[in-house]
Amino acid sequence: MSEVESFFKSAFSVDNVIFGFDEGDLKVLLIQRGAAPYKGKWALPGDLVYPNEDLDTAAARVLEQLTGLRNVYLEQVKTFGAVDRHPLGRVITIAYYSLIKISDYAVTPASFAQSAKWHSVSKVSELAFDHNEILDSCLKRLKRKVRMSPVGFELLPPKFTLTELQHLYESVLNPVNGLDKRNFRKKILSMNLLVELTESQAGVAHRPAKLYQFDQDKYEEFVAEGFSFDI
Amino acid sequence: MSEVESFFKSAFSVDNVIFGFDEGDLKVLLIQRGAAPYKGKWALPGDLVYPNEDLDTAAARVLEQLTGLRNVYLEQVKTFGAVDRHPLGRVITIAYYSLIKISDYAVTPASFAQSAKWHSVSKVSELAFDHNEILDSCLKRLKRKVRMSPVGFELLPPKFTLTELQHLYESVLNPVNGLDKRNFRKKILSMNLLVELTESQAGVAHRPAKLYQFDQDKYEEFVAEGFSFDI
DNA sequence: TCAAAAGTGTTCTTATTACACCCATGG
DNA sequence: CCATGGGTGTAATAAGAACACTTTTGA
Repeated sequence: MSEVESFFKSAFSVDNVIFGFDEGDLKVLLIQRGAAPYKGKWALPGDLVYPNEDLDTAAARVLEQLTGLRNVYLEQVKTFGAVDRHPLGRVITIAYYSLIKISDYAVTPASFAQSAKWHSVSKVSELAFDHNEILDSCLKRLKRKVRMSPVGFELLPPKFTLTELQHLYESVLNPVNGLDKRNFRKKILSMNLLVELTESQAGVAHRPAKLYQFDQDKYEEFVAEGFSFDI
Repeated sequence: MSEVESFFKSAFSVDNVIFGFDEGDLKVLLIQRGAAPYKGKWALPGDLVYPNEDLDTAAARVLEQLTGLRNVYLEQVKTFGAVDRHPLGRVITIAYYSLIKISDYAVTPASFAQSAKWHSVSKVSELAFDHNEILDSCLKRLKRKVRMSPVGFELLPPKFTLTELQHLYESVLNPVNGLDKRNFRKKILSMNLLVELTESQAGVAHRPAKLYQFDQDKYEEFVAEGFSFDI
C-alpha cells in the first residue's frame, strides 16, 4: 500500500451527545448497539459523515433520524482521534452536543433507534468506544456554556416555573450546596429575559407556582452577543 | 465506486495557528505556499495526519518542524469540514493554536518552512483555503482563554516588565480604551503569580522598569484549575 | 390542620471602576 | 533640563453571598 493510499484508509464520523432535562435531572439519549464492535453496549448516537455532507449537517441528520427534531441547538465540541479509538480502523470522530426539549420528543423514527433510551447523566456507566470521554467533554462544555449564555432554556418546555429553571441549573452545574433560591430568582428576573404568564400550576398539593416563558427576542439577542450569565 | 470506498476517499489534516508576541503586537506564523493549490498564498502551517499518529501529536509535529520547539502550549479548537473547503478532495482539518515565545524561536528547520514569516494578527490579509476563518476561530478562543487562565505568559520571555504584560493583554483583547495601568497591576500582583526580580531594565531613556518572572508552581496550579482571571 | 413547595428583602462583604501626580533614567 | 515611560493609592459603585419567615394549595 502506498503512502498516499494509506492516508485515505481512514474515515470520520460525528457523535452526538443529546441532552434533555426531565424529572429534575439532566439526561442523555443513548442507543444500544445492535452490531459489533461493542454489540449490546450503550453508545452515543453517531454515523460516518457522507462524502458530500458538511459536518454540522451530519450531526443534525443523526439527531433528526433519532428524534425527528430539526432546528435544534447544536454545537461542535471536540474531535477525538486517538489511533486506536476504533477497533476496525482509523476513524476519528467529531463530537457535538445538542439540547432538546424532552416534551417535543415523541417517537424514535430511525431504524437504528429501536433501543434509544434516556439515561441520567450522573448514572451513565461504561459506554462503547471512547464515548465516556466524549460525554465528559460535552458535559464540561455545557457547564461552561450555561454560564455564558442562557441556552439552558433550550432544555425546558415552553412554560416553566422558576423552581424548574433552578433545578435545571443545579443539575447541570452541580453546585455543592445547591443554588440560593432568592439570589437565583433575583438574578434571573433582573435580566428581563422572562415573561410572567397569568397562568399558574394547577393540581399540586402546595402553593401553585407562577409559569413563565422566555422572551424570544431578548433571548436571541443574548445568544448572539454571548454575554455573561454568571449564576 | 462503492459507497464504502467513497467514505474512504477522504483525509484529515491539522492546521496550527502559532501565536507569538513581539514589539507590543500579537503575531501569527504563516508560510507561503510553494505548490498548488493556492501557490504563493500565505497559509497556516499544517499537514495531513499520519495513519498512526494521534491528532495532538500531528499538531505538535507541525509546530516542531517549523520552529524546532517542543513542549509548547497547544490546544485543539475546532474542526473545519465544509465539503468544498479543499479543491482537491474531501479534506477536513482539525485546527489547533499554540503559544510560543518568539525569544525561543531561532531558525526554521523544516524544508517547507523556507518562507515562514511572522505577521501581525491585525494585518493578516487573504489566506489560502478557509484559513482566515480558522484564524478567527483560534483568535476568539485565545481571547477567551486568556481571561480564564494565565496562559498569556506562554507568549512572554522569561523576564518581563508589567507594561509588557499589559501590552500583551491589550493586543490580545483589544479593549476600546486600553486597560487601566493601576487596576491592571493591582489585579495581577494580587494573584501572587509573579516574582519580582532584583534586576531592572537597563539602557532605556526613562525610569527603568522592574523585571518579573512568573512563579512556575502557582502558574501550573492555575492552569490546572482553570480559574477565572478576569482582566 | 398539616405537609409541601412558593414566594419575598435586607445586610454584609467583596470586586470593579475611575482617576492624577511624582519618579528615575538617558540624551 | 527635558522627554519618556515607570510607578503608586483612595474613594465610589456595583455585584455577590448569606440568611428566615409567611403564603397558598390539596389531602
